[in-house]
Formats: sequence, structure tokens, C-alpha cells
Amino acid sequence: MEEELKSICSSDDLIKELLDNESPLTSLKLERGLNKEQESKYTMRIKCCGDVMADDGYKWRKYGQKSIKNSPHPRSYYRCTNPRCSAKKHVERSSDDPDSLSYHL
DNA sequence: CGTATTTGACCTGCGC
DNA sequence: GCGCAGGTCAAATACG
Repeated sequence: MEEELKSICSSDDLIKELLDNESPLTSLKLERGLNKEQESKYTMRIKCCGDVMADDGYKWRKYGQKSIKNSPHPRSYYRCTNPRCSAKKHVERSSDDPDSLSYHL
């Protein structure tokens, strides 16, 4: 689990926080995308409790927002402000359910 | 004044 | 080939 997290987010602080019981994250689900061995395409879905946004140690700049069909809630698109970091983050918000964060690297 | 966010426009892939 | 849906850009705006 920890090794997989390292391969994905490369942020020790985030990993530490995710594995810490005091983390605001209530549950974490790690999913592989289309499991092609050549593509390291991962989706990490994090469920966060309430209105607390998970701080992963990076600064995120929002660059778009779209309403997705068959989804009543809009989806926000974030990019890492660090030019060395090519991470992209799709955040799909839900009013009732905890926020669902999908990291696309 | 510099940087982040908002938001409509534009681009692209896919299904019909 | 066309239209739709999803993804990105960029100008205007807000905010420190």
C-alpha cells in the first residue's frame, strides 16, 4: 500500500498523512486505471470527511470546471503549480457524500 | 502589483 | 461527416 502510494503521489507528507489515523481522510481507495503495464496511469480516489479539503502538500491551480452528464454535480480540474510537477487533479464534489478526489498523474 | 480563480470559448475523441 | 461530451485555454476579474 505504501509503496503504491509512493509511486503515485511522490509526496512523503501526503503518504504520511494518509497512513496517519489523525488524518482528515476517513477512507482511501486506491484504484488502477486501465491496467496496461506500460502506462503508469493511476487513479487515486480519496474520500474526505465533510468540507475539509485534503492538503497534499502541493499548491493546486484550478484551470477548469465542467458539468458532467449523468452527474448532477460539476467537476473541477486542478493542476499543480509547480512546473516540475505534471500532476493533474480532477475533483468531483458532492453535496451529500464526502468529496471524491480523483488524482490523475 | 502579482498571482490565483472564474468562466465562456475552443479543441479533440468518439459514437452514430 | 457531424454532433455531443469531456478536457484545456485564456481573458477578465478577484484577492493578497
